Amino acid sequence: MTSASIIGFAALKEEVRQRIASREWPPGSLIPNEQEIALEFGCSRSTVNRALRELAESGLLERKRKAGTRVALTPVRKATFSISIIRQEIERAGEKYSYLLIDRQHIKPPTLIQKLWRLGESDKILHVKSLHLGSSRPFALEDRWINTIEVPSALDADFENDSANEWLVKNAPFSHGEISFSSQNSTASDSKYLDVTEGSALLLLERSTWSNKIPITSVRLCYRPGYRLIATI
Amino acid sequence: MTSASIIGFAALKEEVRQRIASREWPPGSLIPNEQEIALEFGCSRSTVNRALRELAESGLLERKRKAGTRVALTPVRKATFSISIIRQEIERAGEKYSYLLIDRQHIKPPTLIQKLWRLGESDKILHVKSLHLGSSRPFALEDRWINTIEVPSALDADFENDSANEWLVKNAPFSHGEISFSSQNSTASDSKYLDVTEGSALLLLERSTWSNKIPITSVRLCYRPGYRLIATI
DNA sequence: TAGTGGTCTAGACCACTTG
DNA sequence: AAGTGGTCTAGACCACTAA
Repeated sequence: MTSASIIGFAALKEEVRQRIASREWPPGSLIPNEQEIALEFGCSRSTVNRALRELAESGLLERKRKAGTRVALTPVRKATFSISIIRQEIERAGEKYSYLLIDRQHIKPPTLIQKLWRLGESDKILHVKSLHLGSSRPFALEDRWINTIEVPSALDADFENDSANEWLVKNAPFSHGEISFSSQNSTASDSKYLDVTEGSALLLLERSTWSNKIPITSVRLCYRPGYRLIATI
Repeated sequence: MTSASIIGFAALKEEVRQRIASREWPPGSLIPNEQEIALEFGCSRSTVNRALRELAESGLLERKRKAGTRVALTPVRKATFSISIIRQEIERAGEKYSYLLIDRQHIKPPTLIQKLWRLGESDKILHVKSLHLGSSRPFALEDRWINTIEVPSALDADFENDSANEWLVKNAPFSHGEISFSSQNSTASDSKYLDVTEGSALLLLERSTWSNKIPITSVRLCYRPGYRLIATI
């Protein structure tokens, strides 16, 4: 056993990752229990627990009480990526952010949203359409519904200068959300705003967010061709 | 102060999320320190630490020693999604998985990969092209390079029955990776295999993985139109 | 029923950062 | 210099589950 005597949970995670990568602990195998690992590395069980727990959360290990800890046989790995305000994303890329409000209406939503959000049949909510630009080039087209039944103060915002994206982040923090990625050929309307050929492949991001189970907003973002979203494993 | 007296780290996380959502702790504000929260909820500082640490990891809080813990002003939220073997993904959707090997060659890679992986100029590696199908309908087109300098045993696999995807998961576990999403119009070749109109918008997923800083494989997956990848916040 | 991980505690020391 | 979070420890009890 090669084992450092002084070790923290982070170093231990790295060591476990290496043992798995080197196949010293091959996929599907049972690894020593927390107590034994703690003994080997001269640290406490809490430290081992944190290291193994985090590796399990990322999908590399599978843990069961009594059965012990196994290297995942067919790992369902988890990848994470950051969602920031679009302005920040553009500015981080070193470009100048600008923003254009295309449309803002207080109207009845499509049936899908009406049912999903359990709105009354005559309830009107806010629909906002806008364009985000980086160095004056179209970056992403935003189409958003805001649940003004739950966030009535959004009706007071005109979204002329600050995007709905930004307003919501600051005024209606959400607790949970769901994002879906897909792709779609650019429609005539998309093409006009994004300044691309009709039919271009666009990356489509649809996001719904809730605050304590109350729906807040649902947004559809069409990114300009060439945009890449990066995630790490 | 409304506070439960018996509480675990998970309940505490939920409580903090609610206080943020309800704007009792608005964006940018300083929240009480760990000791104070522990006192309020009648638990130990360790428990508070775990709750707040995890919320900070997910981007909702910002923590600094001495400065304390703040509700993120412009939260850079983190979303996570699972990456499983394509076979599993198809089977979970209740479809029958099948697989077609299109091409397998031991050749010199493109310059980009040669440099990125620091290969010799005459090094040959493995290139595998294949199609994943769900209930006999094309699901995703896979184009993969495998670093056989580091994983020579891949040369012994013929990938006729088991996909390279699956073989690698079981034989060359990776420790880190990067994924990028983009979209692309279907080429003539893509269209042939995926059975779609040329020019259709395809979701493109490119993934590179490493095992202890050693590049293992780089894959480009083109999903059939209509495919959605879901992530949660 | 016994073994394993999951959580919690009380306390400690340290690292970092702001004033 | 002092206050805060970051980590670690030794120990405890509990929850789950395979045998």
